[in-house]
Amino acid sequence: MRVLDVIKQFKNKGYKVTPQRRAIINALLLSDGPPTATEVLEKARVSHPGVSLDTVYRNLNLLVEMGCLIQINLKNNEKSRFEIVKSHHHHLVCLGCGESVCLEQCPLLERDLELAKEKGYKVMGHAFEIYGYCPACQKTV
Amino acid sequence: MRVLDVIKQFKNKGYKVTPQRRAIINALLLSDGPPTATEVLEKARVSHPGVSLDTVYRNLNLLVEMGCLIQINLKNNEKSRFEIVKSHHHHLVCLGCGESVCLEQCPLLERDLELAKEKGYKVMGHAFEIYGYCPACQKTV
DNA sequence: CCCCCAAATAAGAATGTTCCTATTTAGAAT
DNA sequence: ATTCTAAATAGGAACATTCTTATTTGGGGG
Repeated sequence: MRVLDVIKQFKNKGYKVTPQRRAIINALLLSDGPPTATEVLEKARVSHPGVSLDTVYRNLNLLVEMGCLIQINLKNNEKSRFEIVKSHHHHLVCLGCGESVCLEQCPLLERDLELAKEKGYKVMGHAFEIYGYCPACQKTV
Repeated sequence: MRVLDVIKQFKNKGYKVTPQRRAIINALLLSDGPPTATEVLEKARVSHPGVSLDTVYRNLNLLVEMGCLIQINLKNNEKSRFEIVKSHHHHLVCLGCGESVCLEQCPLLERDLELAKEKGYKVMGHAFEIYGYCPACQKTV
């Protein structure tokens, strides 16, 4: 995944290409692990100092909607983390330190999508997380 | 499910039985749909005026952990809703109005639990939601 | 019945995220 | 190039939820 690939997706979908967006995409690609929104903000401000946190959140959400990012929901008011999509998947999340392990398979059932259709719902996405404690955090208790 | 059933569970697990807890359980049982935390607060204050919002959240989380409640995570900073457990299940949630439809089957895969075990994780729970727009909210757009 | 203390609570501060509004701007049309 | 407009932004307010700390209390043991 390159910056230009994401830019291309923005153009295809009719979204504008702003310097803030370039900076945010760059920041995401430069991170090692899945960063939090504030980590993205910091990295984005290197190339575009004025970016606001709101803009970061707005665009992270947009990228999730576009299918370019996976959002990892932690618990206890901890910051979510965002991972560039290679293939669609979900996470096993540590309640202690927030680290995550990728799960192999998306558990979304065909039956549920049919049910949604029957009920007249227009499905936009889904979320799935398994919560627990990693070996290190179990010792800390 | 009666108030006394939940009270019994509190005692079994070594938790204290406080008037606030009685009021909260009452409030949950008196609601028609799955209420939000503030709706629980309002109803609980009828029987115990002094209850604080923090106490409501603390006990709702405890009840989820105990397996007595299902938490329905909405998006966009909307309040979560809490449903008394009859049997374990998940929800199809409307992004517009927050209404939810119960899904028939929990999609948690045995394979994922094995993976968690291999990685040394102690699994505490999981979350699954499908997001979309209900028929009414599709028209509003 | 009274003491004791871990557990529970109230109140408000703090945190993560979204919303509101006035201002700016990308990119299409001229 | 210039103008125009819907989309995007910055900044701060608002919101849901959790955390911190000092105080209270349920319920077990003397």
